[in-house]
Amino acid sequence: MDDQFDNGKAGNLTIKDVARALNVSTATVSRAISGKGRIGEDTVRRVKEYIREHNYVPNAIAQSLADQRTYNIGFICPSPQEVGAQYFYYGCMAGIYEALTDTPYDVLIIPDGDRVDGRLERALEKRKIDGAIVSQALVENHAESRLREAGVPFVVVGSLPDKTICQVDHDHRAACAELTRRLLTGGRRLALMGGDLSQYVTQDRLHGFLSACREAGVQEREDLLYLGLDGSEQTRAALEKALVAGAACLVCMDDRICGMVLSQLHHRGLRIPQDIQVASYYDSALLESYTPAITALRFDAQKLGAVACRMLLDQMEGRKAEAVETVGYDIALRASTPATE
Amino acid sequence: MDDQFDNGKAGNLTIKDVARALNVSTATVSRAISGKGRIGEDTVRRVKEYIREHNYVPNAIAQSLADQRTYNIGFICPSPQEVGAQYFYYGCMAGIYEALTDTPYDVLIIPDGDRVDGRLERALEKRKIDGAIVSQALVENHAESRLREAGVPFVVVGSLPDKTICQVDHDHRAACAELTRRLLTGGRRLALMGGDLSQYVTQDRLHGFLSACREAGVQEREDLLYLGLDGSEQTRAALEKALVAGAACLVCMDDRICGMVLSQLHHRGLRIPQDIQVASYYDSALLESYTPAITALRFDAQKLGAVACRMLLDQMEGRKAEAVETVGYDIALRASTPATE
DNA sequence: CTGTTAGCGCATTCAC
DNA sequence: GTGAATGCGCTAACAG
Repeated sequence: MDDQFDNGKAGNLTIKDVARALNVSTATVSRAISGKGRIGEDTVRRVKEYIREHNYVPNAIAQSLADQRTYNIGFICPSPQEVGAQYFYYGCMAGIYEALTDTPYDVLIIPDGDRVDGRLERALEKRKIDGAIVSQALVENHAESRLREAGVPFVVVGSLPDKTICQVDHDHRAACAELTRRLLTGGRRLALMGGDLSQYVTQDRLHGFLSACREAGVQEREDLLYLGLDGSEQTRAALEKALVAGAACLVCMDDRICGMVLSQLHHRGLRIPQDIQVASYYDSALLESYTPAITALRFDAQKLGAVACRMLLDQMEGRKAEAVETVGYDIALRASTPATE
Repeated sequence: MDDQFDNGKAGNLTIKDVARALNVSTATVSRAISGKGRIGEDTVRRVKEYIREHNYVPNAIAQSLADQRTYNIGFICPSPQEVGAQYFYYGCMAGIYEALTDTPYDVLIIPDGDRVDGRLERALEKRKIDGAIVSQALVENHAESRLREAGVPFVVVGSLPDKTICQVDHDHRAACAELTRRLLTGGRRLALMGGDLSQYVTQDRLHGFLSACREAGVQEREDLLYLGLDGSEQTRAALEKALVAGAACLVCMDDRICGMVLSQLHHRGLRIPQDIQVASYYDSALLESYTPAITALRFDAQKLGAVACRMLLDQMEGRKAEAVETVGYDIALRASTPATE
């Protein structure tokens, strides 16, 4: 009789069934589970035991309705069609889940880009998320303001000028400056091959590069600075000018640019590092296994995701948290830039 | 007075507010929105107009509770720490979202792997998803049985022996056979460098390879078949034996294996394609931009995701659907395997 | 310490 | 064609 509602399939039990079977009220069961409110130890034991044996699982939707939370956090990422750095975002996700272990939260993917209908807006209106992680710091990004308007806590992976917004990032500026400093030894002439200006990180990298140059007493020259390169034709043209200007080492702002540069160099029959050196401000499997391996800055997407998520959880639970966190980097000096002297 | 509940912030309106303002019942509003049940055209117009102007958005959680659906579908993917093919899964996701356009569904990420606590189980128990897409067909995979037990509709990306399970895949067997056939022209001796045996796809690829060999009257030789290679040491050893056995072309089962093979070849000072040819059963940015570019099979992850998602939607809406779908492939013949004769 | 009673916001029988 | 009542499963305020 007690078991008439226990059909063995998990999830078909309701709190009512449990209450009836135990001859207590649903409120008591609820309290036993949550631990909130005063309740007898013995009752708790009985309830918990029954629950375990009959594997009752509280219905998440009903819980959500009652306490107005979904236990979902949104992962706002660029629409995958529009991007090349899949491993970065996937790595971020890995970090998020690492931080979410033993937590009741799940992750809802929210693509945000031009080709996407207002996914974020919809998720916000329908309150499908309790918090969010924005995985890309764009100069033109409305995600942050939308989230702020909606009153949904969030943290950004990347650096924003507005330091009141919760954010995690590597110190790209310092990292790029440091790598640049090393490349500069021996008075080597550097050319910078730059990428997408719609991302803040590009500006940080540029600043890092320039500060190292200034520090070394190297003057900026227009014919050694190429920004906003888009597509292989622009890259080819920039490369040509850089060579004419006598560049001895090509510094690429990210692995995509670097890939294009490498293919152009090969096309021209230039050997690395004998004829020209190459380095990148962003590593990837491609650069690592290229022959010769390309010197690059190594960042840890997973770490970034994990830290961001922890910050978000702190924020959501009302704990105090730092607004800005920084995660370390590594410089991988490889065959494309042999040490001088 | 009518507007006393409209505070301008989206989402704070309930169906009750709308009903009161319009002097109708909540049931009427509900019907006007859903279109279900009989209702006057004029009423519908009035309600819709009010809703639009005051941007009322039905609360998703309450809807879920009432009709027992979450409007979330689960994307079950390998734990990102454990995998190298991020672009594949990210591409899948892109396809899924493509198929989800103008649909009320969102995607919940569910990592499934050794290091992951039972995310899938939890999501199932708590009924956080209405359906699922399993993005990896493993030999040892319990996701399918869990989903089946839970009665949650799902489709698998990949090929499973059990053809009653809804699945989408490329015809890896035919693709590998076709590429192999081409490589075999001129009586070239092939060695197969194989990967992870825990995935069904590896077996399909093997069958494709073998059938092409048989067709060409080439006998299988143990010293030309290397399966389950794990790590660079095993790869090195296999490569050595293959060279001794006189292999003229190394056929790699996926891009990861291929990457290791390439690096070993470089290490040995062997030139491609002059000294030895190389091809891969799975393409990647790495192989495409390698110098020389590596011949490989091209598959379309996004397409796969989109088709899988459409199949899932059909299933969830009770529409009839094929149990097994196949998506086309391309053969990219590149510099690593110049045409013979 | 525990039971009763209301909601949470919406969908859906039923009557009218 | 529309309204009132009821339920989805759970939590929380209020009694006892």
